[in-house]
Amino acid sequence: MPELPEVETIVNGLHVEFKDKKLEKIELSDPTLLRNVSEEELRERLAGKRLERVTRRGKYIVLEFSGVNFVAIHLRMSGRLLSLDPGDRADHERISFYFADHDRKITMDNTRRLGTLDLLGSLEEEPLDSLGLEPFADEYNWENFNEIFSTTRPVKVLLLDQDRITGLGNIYVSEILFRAGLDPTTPGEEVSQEDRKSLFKLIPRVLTEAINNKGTTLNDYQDSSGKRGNFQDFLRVYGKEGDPCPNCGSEIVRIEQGGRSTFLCPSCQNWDDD
DNA sequence: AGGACGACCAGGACGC
DNA sequence: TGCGTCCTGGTCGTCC
Repeated sequence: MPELPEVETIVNGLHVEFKDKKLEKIELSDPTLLRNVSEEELRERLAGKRLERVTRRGKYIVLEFSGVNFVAIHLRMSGRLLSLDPGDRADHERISFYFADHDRKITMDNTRRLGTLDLLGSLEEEPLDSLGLEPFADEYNWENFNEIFSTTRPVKVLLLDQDRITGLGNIYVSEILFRAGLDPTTPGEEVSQEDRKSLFKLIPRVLTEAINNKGTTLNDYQDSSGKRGNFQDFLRVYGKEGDPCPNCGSEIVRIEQGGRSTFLCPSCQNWDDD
């Protein structure tokens, strides 16, 4: 389940390793991942191009090739973008980029084949253009953050809305709201200034914590195909229905919002069954 | 505009 | 043991 922290880790690693490498060939194992571009056009436009940067926008990984070609990859709920030996093959390989001057390839390994690839001519095109506030960008300031609450929808739902703030997934939103001591069902516009301020601080903090944990997880994963690392310790409420709250010992509850699970402590988060 | 819902996909956790 | 069924994640499309 790559959310922003995993995407960030992937992007940093690939950028360092593949910056300025020249594309030699593309191996497309699963053309269904292409969304806005045909296989033919993808090959044509990227032929011989140099990978100038690997960046991130929300949960999208962006491979910036020379000639203003942006490959935006979304992994959805599984998999990663790996650096592999060209002779290796991932279990669920969907596309690989081989480089002329480098004996490694970038491989999209996407177990549940829900991931997508778009080819863009700028970062101001869909699906990137409509994405909301980036938690680690300069634009992440109090004034902009305060605006995302202008809705009657529950705060849980608005934090998941990538067009308001981008990068948070179902797991982190439960964890963040728990840490903020905030009732997930509160309508956005009714969230107090105080609670908004604590969310403003908590979001980057929790994501950073997760990036640090995920870094470990990722290394473990690549080395040994083991799993999880510190991730389990990081979770306080997510997936813990019926367990005691780590703060107060009350039973953790699972509710449904917008068809997805929310986990919360009724006591710490001042939640009533309404 | 926003909600409800289904679709996509695979695999892990269930029940029998 | 094995097989069927349910559930999970993020996003998009559709219908109301």
